[in-house]
Amino acid sequence: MIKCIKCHQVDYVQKAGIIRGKQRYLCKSCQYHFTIPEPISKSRNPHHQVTIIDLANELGISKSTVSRALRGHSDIHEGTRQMVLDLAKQLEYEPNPLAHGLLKNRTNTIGIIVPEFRHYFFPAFIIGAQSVLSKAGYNVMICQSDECYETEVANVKALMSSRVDGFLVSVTSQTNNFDHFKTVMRKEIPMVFFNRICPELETPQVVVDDYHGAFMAVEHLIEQGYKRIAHLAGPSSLQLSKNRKQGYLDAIQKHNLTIDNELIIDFDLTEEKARIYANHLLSLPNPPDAIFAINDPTAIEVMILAKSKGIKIPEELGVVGFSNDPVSTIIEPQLTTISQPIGEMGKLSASILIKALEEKIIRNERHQLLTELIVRGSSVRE
Amino acid sequence: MIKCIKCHQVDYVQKAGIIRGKQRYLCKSCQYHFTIPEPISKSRNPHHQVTIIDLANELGISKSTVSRALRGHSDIHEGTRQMVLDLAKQLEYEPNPLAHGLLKNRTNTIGIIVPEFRHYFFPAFIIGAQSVLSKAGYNVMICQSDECYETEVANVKALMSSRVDGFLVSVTSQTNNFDHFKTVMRKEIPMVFFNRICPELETPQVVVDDYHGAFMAVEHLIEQGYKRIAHLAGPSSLQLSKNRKQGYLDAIQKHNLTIDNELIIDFDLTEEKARIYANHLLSLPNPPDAIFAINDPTAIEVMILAKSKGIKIPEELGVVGFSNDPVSTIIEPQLTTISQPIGEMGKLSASILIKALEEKIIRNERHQLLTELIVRGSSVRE
DNA sequence: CTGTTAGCGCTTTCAC
DNA sequence: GTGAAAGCGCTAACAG
Repeated sequence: MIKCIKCHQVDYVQKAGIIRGKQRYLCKSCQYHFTIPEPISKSRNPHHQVTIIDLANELGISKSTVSRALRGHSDIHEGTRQMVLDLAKQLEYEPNPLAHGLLKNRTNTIGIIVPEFRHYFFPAFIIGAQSVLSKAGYNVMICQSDECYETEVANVKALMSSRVDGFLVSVTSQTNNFDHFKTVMRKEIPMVFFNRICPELETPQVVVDDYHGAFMAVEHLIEQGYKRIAHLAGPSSLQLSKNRKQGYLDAIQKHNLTIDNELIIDFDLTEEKARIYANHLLSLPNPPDAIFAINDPTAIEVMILAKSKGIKIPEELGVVGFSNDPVSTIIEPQLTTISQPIGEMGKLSASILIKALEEKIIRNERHQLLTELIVRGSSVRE
Repeated sequence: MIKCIKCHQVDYVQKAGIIRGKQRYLCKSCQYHFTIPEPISKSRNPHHQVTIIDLANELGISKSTVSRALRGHSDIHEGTRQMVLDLAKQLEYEPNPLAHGLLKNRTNTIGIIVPEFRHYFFPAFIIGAQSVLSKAGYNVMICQSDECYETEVANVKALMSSRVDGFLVSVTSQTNNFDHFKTVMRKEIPMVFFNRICPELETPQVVVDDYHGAFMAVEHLIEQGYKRIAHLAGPSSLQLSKNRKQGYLDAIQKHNLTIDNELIIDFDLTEEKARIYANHLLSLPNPPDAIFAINDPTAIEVMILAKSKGIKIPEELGVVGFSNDPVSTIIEPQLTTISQPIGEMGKLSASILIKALEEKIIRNERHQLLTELIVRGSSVRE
């Protein structure tokens, strides 16, 4: 009763075991093994996703034709195309990205590695990046390195084994070794570094003018009459720390104040250390009358600590942060800070990555966006 | 010169076009089309990821044996296994998750849909969930609905077409129609709702005892001597809003205070509306002497507004929030709030989802975690 | 214990 | 304009 689906003969077909739950047949005439294709209307398995084969069977055409119709290929009969498109809509056909990805060796997924996303900066960046990426049809996988080098290495490995098409990365404050990123580059998978970049890697970079931002911040403090300005700086492994520190140093020198190395402290950007070193500075025999902190969370720690010690802000201590985190308007007095266009950084980084992905050419452009001084109560006396 | 890789004859092989950049051959004897398998050492294409076929060719064994060795299958010769494992490590073999996913119809990816991740709650939840998920080998895709119903529907669609294996969802404040989630349930893809659940859907839920938390908060205000307590409530579409409001109402009634509907305002949880309604409450001819806000961001808005109007906290206005957002310790006075075990919620939700995925049985358990009253300066007079 | 083969869903020659 | 068939990398059923 069974007809061979290849040679269409009836008398030579015999059962040949079960495969994937379906009866398998062997045509003794043409030696062809096959199973009976099931019409889509009959398969009531809720897990069964409609495939182009279902559409093809239903319409009695080949899957290649269905594929062509769906992909908007040119040489296909207009009627056929409509027929396929209609049925696809009716059966809620969704192309299987895994099959497509396997064939094209792409996942349409971008990996993002950030040190954390508890604070304002990285979530805001991710929101910006995601808006551009999802518009371009990319999915996003986010990993946190928790400021831990080993975790960062593990994140790269995990995202590589998920076969992401590209990376957006901001490194940990500990990252001194870049071998894990070099592996990625060797496989020619595009990476865009933002905020915390790898100066020694030849990749596109998206940063702000950290030097100038810091310079403005410190100059502002000097103009307000502060004379002994400390700097809670980031680790020297980060380019951003170096740039901001240089801005700090140059502003001090420009205004003929003396640089006191006792007032410059590098730390690992954890809140715990921020607290410890803020305390150290404020307990100095000759304490600073202002502190420029590398970022807003640090500045907030400074303010909380100063308040707990009864030090008046801004009268006895001026404070300036960096990033314009929304908390800076919640604390009292409000925090003077350097704003950076975070959402823009995200969007720009994403666009650069997409371009690299599409053109298959990676240019090592360095993009530097502008910062702005936002003066609030924490640094203005009277 | 070319030997047929099927029948191993030499004299019948002829060229038969180019396929995927490789010379294709046809054996006229056995009618077999083939290309010459390339030894891995020769393919210096950096994009070429090592496959089990490369390993098999290199070792002169079949790819099934390689697969078995890699997967730790039992019936395989120990020497063979070692040989494969060694080569795999040496060549940095990474299994292709797309191929595996295509075969098993799984992506090992979980979709998370949250209203936003600017504030503390959702990032903290995601961190908890991700820690459990990645330990179990799952990747995570995060979507923000931005409190917008249409975006939420689009997110579900996008994640479905990415073929995620399961969902963790907290709905928008606008979501009244659940058809998009019903589609997911029809395909039997497990979903776990947390925080903002869908009461009408039969899925596992992870929440806190919102009722009791709110009750504690309001009772605390009453004990502090506040008598005219307002409630900035969430939209009634959210179960959580209803529960917290009921806790508020019951606490008021238990202590024989009068319920004034003028003091109960539902809003959509945006900061903008929070500000507007807080202003409305504080401008009332007979204003409240305390406000219980549905969450900390709202309470913060209340405090900022009250301060700008010169209303003293806690003397003239007591404020209590919900969630124990870190900002609640930054604002002055510090905000009394109800803490919830957010990281735990994330971990628990993830575990439930994983269990559903592995056992293929979805139990509609409802998990309720405990809240705790954290008394700070915003509600304690003197 | 190992090899052969089919098939997951899709695109892309090649052939007509 | 359409179909047949190969192949992306992997697993599993079957046959030795």
